[in-house]
Formats: sequence, structure tokens, C-alpha cells
Amino acid sequence: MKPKLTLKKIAKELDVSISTVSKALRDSSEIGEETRAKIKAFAKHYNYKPNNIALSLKNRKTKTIGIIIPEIVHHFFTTVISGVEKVANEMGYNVLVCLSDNSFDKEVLNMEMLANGSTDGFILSLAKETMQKGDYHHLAEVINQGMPCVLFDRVAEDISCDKVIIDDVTGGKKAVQHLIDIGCRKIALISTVDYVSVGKLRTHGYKQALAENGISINEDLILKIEEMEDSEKEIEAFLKERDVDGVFAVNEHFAISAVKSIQDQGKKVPDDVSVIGFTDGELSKRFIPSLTTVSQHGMRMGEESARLLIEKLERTPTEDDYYKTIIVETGLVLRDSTKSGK
Amino acid sequence: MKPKLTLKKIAKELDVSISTVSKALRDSSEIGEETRAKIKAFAKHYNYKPNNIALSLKNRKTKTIGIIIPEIVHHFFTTVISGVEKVANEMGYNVLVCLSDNSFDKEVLNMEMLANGSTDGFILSLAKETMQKGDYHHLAEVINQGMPCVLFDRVAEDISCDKVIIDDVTGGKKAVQHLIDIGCRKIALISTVDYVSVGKLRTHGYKQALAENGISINEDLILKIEEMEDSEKEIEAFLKERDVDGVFAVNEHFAISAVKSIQDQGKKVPDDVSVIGFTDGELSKRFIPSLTTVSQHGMRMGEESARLLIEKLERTPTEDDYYKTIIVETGLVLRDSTKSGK
DNA sequence: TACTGGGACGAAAACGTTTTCGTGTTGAAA
DNA sequence: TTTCAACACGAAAACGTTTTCGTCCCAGTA
Repeated sequence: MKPKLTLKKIAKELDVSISTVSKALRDSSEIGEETRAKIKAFAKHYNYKPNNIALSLKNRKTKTIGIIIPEIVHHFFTTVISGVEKVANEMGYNVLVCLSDNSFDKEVLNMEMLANGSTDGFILSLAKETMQKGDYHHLAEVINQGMPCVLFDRVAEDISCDKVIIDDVTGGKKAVQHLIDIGCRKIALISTVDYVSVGKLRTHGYKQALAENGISINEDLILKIEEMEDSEKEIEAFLKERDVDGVFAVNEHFAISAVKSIQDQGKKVPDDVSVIGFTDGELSKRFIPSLTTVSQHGMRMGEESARLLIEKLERTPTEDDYYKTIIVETGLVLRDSTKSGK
Repeated sequence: MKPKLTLKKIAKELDVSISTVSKALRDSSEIGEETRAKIKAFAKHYNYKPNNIALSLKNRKTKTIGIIIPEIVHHFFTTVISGVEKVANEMGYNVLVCLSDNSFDKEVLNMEMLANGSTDGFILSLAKETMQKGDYHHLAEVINQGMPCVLFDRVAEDISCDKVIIDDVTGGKKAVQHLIDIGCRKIALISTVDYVSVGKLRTHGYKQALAENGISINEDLILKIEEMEDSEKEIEAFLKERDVDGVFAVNEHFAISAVKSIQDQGKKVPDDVSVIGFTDGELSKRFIPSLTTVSQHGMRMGEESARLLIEKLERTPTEDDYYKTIIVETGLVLRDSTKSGK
């Protein structure tokens, strides 16, 4: 086991100064042809690689970006990470992944770690608990320290920074409009509680679509779920007592639970009831019947976020600075859980 | 926007030396009560946090561990990350996630990045291409430099380092034994090509179970799949021409494809054919019929890997060093894709 | 010969810490 | 009065780089 090679060791070995070695390796014309060649040969032979930490300290940049997500065991977030990784790597950056577990405290802790020099900036989707509290001081603080930051998907209005979101309202509207187009009139909505921004927005979309088609909104057909844990039972109970011909669920899990309970009641999907979910997970694709969904394009969101962040990192901060919000379009992926249009 | 506070700035502001500030903040008895209190109050008020990079450079340790996985959009790997994150955080470590995309070159690149000071050690599951090539020089090199390393799931025999694996042979055996127990006799195996170690081992388990029960091995009932891309069609073609009453698939995708093509043929799962998969993903759980699987306990594997690594990191390297291999037990999770025992 | 210029290299500062080893001041013991 | 410990603090090295600014020497010019 031989310890890492450093400039100092090379210098001593070749009996030149550290500066000479450094310059030679960077191909400076200051160093004579001969010495340069010798040093480069030596470095190559012993596989010298500069120490990243020292570079970071010197340059005051780490070439690392952090990403904090609420949970990793969730297909949408993994696709986002995937997108971030892809462009980060292309641009020579590393990715530090942190999990907030949907906990406010963990989110704050993670941000503190990342902000203390470990990363040049970060990408974040808010924890559920954070959105509920509405406490964003940790974000404000870090941004105020000059650390660039991109929020995605679960964002907060009142934080000024770059953002990447999907148009949840339009996404929800598209879904419901499609249900209407194929003939549904009694459309249930299975959503989350309102403090989760995406739930609220998709609900708006649902209502808009109904309104625009002259269908009155029946609050009794709207279910808001608080706890993921017992969502399945809640959905079952909810659907059992209602007569519907269409269901729009704001995520994949809810959609699948809906399909199951509809089938348990002896009805058929999509013949009796059409179901649309949100998020294009593996599950939706391979479920039987496969689910029609509003696709979120997680990979694209990740790519856009990373690009936005790195762009900001590599620009001199004096240039005119303003915050962008990128809206990634949603798509409607038609599969077998909805009747085909006539 | 105020830039980060440093020891130097505090020192200047309070008109003491840098060393005094550093010592005061670490509660050294060298510094007088009064000065100490003053400095600590100041630091607290302006929210001083030491710079991580500088600490890393000084201490020659980063308190960061890297994890390189073949693909993140894969439930098993996300659960592993989840486990790693959990214990890493508990022990005060950060996690740097890299994706090899199953490419040898990307794996090498990732390792080089991580080895240049960014991390204290890492956790790795080999890329498919790496296993195929059988080229592990990058691993050997880094280990030789004294960087601790833990391999999990897709490991290489001939690399000496800590490892965390499941007992794939026994896992496969358990599955097939169960199929036999519920009355299956014509059991097909859907596996991967042999250079993927897990595929090979699970195939061993399959054969062992058959042998032990006096069932002759029919190579015609074994399908080895090379490309994920067209696995669905291959499986369909394979099953159409064979008369089977049980299927053991070495992963979730294959299992689901199997179920689908069996159903397409007008047969019933599990009444006509029982199917068992490997990996307890979300998919298996929520698929209809839900899949009986051999569970891999990704979370546990991640936890064990992280624990192993950190243990090694925090021990003085002079103590007696040897490499451990931890075998995480598999479990058989019975669901609806297999007949219940008679 | 004296001066100039440039080629080839080295010294040292800087990034932000921690830690070792002074050093100056005090108060008390001899 | 001298001596010495204890106390409170500062200087400087070190971690591994990059970069600025010398410095030295030699060749060419006047």
C-alpha cells in the first residue's frame, strides 16, 4: 500500500521545486522543455492525480452539487436524480445526494452540511413537513450567503431562486378533460391535503376542467388524503359509497388503489370506470390494466435543474441576475385504464 | 449577501489571533473564561460554521463515503442507497452517489473522481460491462492506495475487500423448493447470461433444488436473457412453446413478463402456472396478481455495507486487518402468484 | 566592459482549519 | 529580590494546490 502521490513528493524525487512541478504539469511555457517532459513522464508513470480537496480549497469551488430529496424510494425522484447526474457529469460535476425523509429537521441539517463548503450549490425538493410548516428560513439563509439554489417540483412561492416545475394545473386539467372527452361525467378526484402544493394545483386543474365543460363541481366527489399509510383503505371506503365513471388520482399509488377497489366492487376498468394517474412510474406502465397517466418527465426536470444551477455557478455573479422558473410540460400517456375515445 | 464567516474574520473583528478563536470555539481551557465567552457569543450570533473543505484538508478525511451503482432507476438499488444513507448519517457521514450506467468506462471515471480525495472510502456494485470484461484493475489500484472499499450484490471473487451479498444460491433454491412443494414439476427458469454473477448463482440454486428432489434438469426449460430491451418478447416466445407449471425468474421484470405472457396464452396464474420472482420491489407487491418473490433486503444490505465501511474507516489501520463477507439472508415472500400449499 | 532582457526556475502567499510550541505577564513561593 | 509555575494568548507549520513575484544566470547589445 503506497500513499497518494503529491506535488511535494514529485518535487523531492526529481529535485525541483513544487512550483516547477505544478507548472510543468499544467504545461506552462515558463518551464523548460526538458524538465517539463521529465516531470510529466514521472507523473504519468506513477499515476499522479491532483488532490480534489486541496483544489477545492484553493479555488473556492468544489465542482460538486448537492441534491436533497424527500425520499429516494420513489420512482419520480430517482428519475430526477438520474437527469441531474447526467448533465452534472457532462459538465464535470459530482452529485451529493441527501435524503430529507420528508422531515423538516433533516432537511435543515442536510442543508447546513451542504452549505459548509461541501457543494457549490444545490437542488432541492421540499419535504412535506417543511411545506406544512411553511418555514423556509434555512433556505433563505443559505441563498443569502450567495449559494445558488434550484427548487424543483415541490417549491415554495415565497423563496426567490430558480425553479423547475411542471404545470400541475394544466396537467390536472388535461387529464380531466380527457375523461370528459371519452364520456365521463361523474368524475372523482383523489388528492392530497392542500399544503402539498402539487395536490392543491392539480385539484385546481380538476375544477377548471369541470367548470369549462359546464359540469358542476361536487365536493363530495373529492377525497383528500393525509396519510399515505392508510390511503388504500380510505380510497376503498370512499369509492364504495359513490357512483362514479371516472377517477383522477394525483399520484400513482392512489390510482392503483382506485383501480383495485373498483375491481373489488365487481366493476371493470376501463369499461365501467376510467382511471387516470399522475407520474409515469414503472408501476403504471406494467400494471394490468396499464395506467393512463399524466407524465411528469422527471428526467427532464432533473436535467433542467442541473443545467440551471451550473449555468449560474459558472457565470460571474456580477452579470445581470434574475431568477428563472422553467415549466416542464406534462404529457398525457394513454394506456389501458381509460376507454379509447370514440 | 454576506460571504461566509471565517476564523480569520472573527479574529480580526475581535482583535485576537486566529488560534485563539479556534481554541475558544473548541472550548479549550487554554483560553480565559471571558475571551472564550465573548468569542463563542460572537460566533453564535453570526452563525459561524467551520468550512468543511478546510477541515477535510487538515484532517485528511472528508467524512464522506461514495457509492457507485449501476443504475438508480431500479428499486433494489434505491433501497440500498436508502440504507447506506441512514447509517452514514447516523455516524456523521455524507453520501456521494455516482451512477455507472452499467458502463465500464463510467465506473472507472467515477472511481477516479471519488478516489482523489473526495471520499474516505466507497461502496460499489459492479457494472454489468465490468463483470463481462472481468477487468478490475481500477478497483485493485484504489484499494492498493489504502482506500477502504465495500462491494455489494454484484461482486467479484478475485478482489479482496469487504463484501455484502445475499446467498443467491440458497435464495434460488428456496424459491424452486417452494414451487416443488406446491406441486410444480415442470419448472422453467428465466435467468440472465452467466457473467452476471447473480444470474449464475440463482441458476445453481434452481438446479440444486431440482436435483435434491429427484427432478431431472431439462436445459430446454432454461432461458438466458442477454438484453433487457427485448426480454419481454423473448420470454413470450419461450413460454409459448413450452408446457410448464411453474416459473422462477431471477428478477422482477422477467417475472412480470412471464405472468403477462402466461395470461395471454389464456392460462391462469397461479392456478395453471405458479410464478416466483426475485427482489421485493414495489411492482411485485402491487401487481395483480401480486408476486411471490425472494426478497433481497436492499435496505439491510445498504446498512451493512455502510457499517462495514465506516467501521474500517474509524479503526486505526494497524490493528489486525482482514476482510469480511456478510451474507444477508433472503426471505420468501408469499403472495398471489403461487398456489397456496395444499 | 557594462547593461539589458529573457529564459528557467524557486520562494512564498493564499485558501481555512488545527495544533504545537513558544512567549510574555502575573502571582506566589523561596 | 529572585525564581518558577500557571495562565492567557499568539506565531507558525501543516494539509496540497495554484499563482504571483522575485532571483539567478547567460547571451546579446552598445
